[in-house]
Amino acid sequence: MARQKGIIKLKGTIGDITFYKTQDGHLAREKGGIDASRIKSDPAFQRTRENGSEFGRAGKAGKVLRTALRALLLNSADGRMVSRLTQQMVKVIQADMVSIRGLRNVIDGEVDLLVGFEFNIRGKLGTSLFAPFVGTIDRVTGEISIDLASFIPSNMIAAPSGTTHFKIISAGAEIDFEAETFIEAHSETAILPWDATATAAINQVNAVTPASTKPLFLALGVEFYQEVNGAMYPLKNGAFNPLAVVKVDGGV
DNA sequence: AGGTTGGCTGTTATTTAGAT
DNA sequence: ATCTAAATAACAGCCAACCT
Repeated sequence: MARQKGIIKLKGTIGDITFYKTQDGHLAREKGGIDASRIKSDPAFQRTRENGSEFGRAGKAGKVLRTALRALLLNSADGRMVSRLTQQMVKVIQADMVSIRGLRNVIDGEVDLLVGFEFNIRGKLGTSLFAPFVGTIDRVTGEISIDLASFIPSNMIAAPSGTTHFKIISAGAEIDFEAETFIEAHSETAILPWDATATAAINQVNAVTPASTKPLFLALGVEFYQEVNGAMYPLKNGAFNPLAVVKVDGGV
């Protein structure tokens, strides 16, 4: 077995040589592997396949949610949001205490775990919008709404440099994870000046199907704008626009 | 290509137990 | 004391879906 004597410690693989650390020091050797077709058929890989099945389900669930919120997500997502959402969806699925291994799913899982999910790591709602808001999900009427009392923008919104204006946006979504379909509605304020002038009270009602039995989601976000010579531009193409899941009703 | 999960085998080297 | 077989340890590869 090859042993590294040099000062360069490596972990990982370069070409066909893998480097790793053991209690005996840093070692190097050829990489190993396993045949793909075996994982698909060998009974020994049953656990692995169950895992893959649930992981795949998480990926799909994340996609439906993202697609539903696409209108808002366009300007408020960072490059690794998909990975983070998949990660969280896996947790949701793993919280399913009903289904057997490999068949655990979002419906029987803990959709509430998505509350607080930030779609944009560069601009989190939790550290941007300090004005108190109240989210309401009324399953009977199908109204998914957000309320903000009047507030002073420059005090209650931490905006990235260059910001002159902003919008408050929200969305309500009713998602059928099994059919991979959804119903969505979203709202936005006018472009408001980011200054010391108190806003009007904001009330946004996003209507989905009344008396639905599906999981319902409420997302809230802020879009930042910069005014240049009278024209409004999305600030840095929305790089810092926060958007987060603020309320979830898991379904009946 | 990488990031997101957990599970399992193949490969390899080293450590330990057993045998001569 | 020395050789051999088995146990141990560690990581790569691989699967699943999806996006940038």
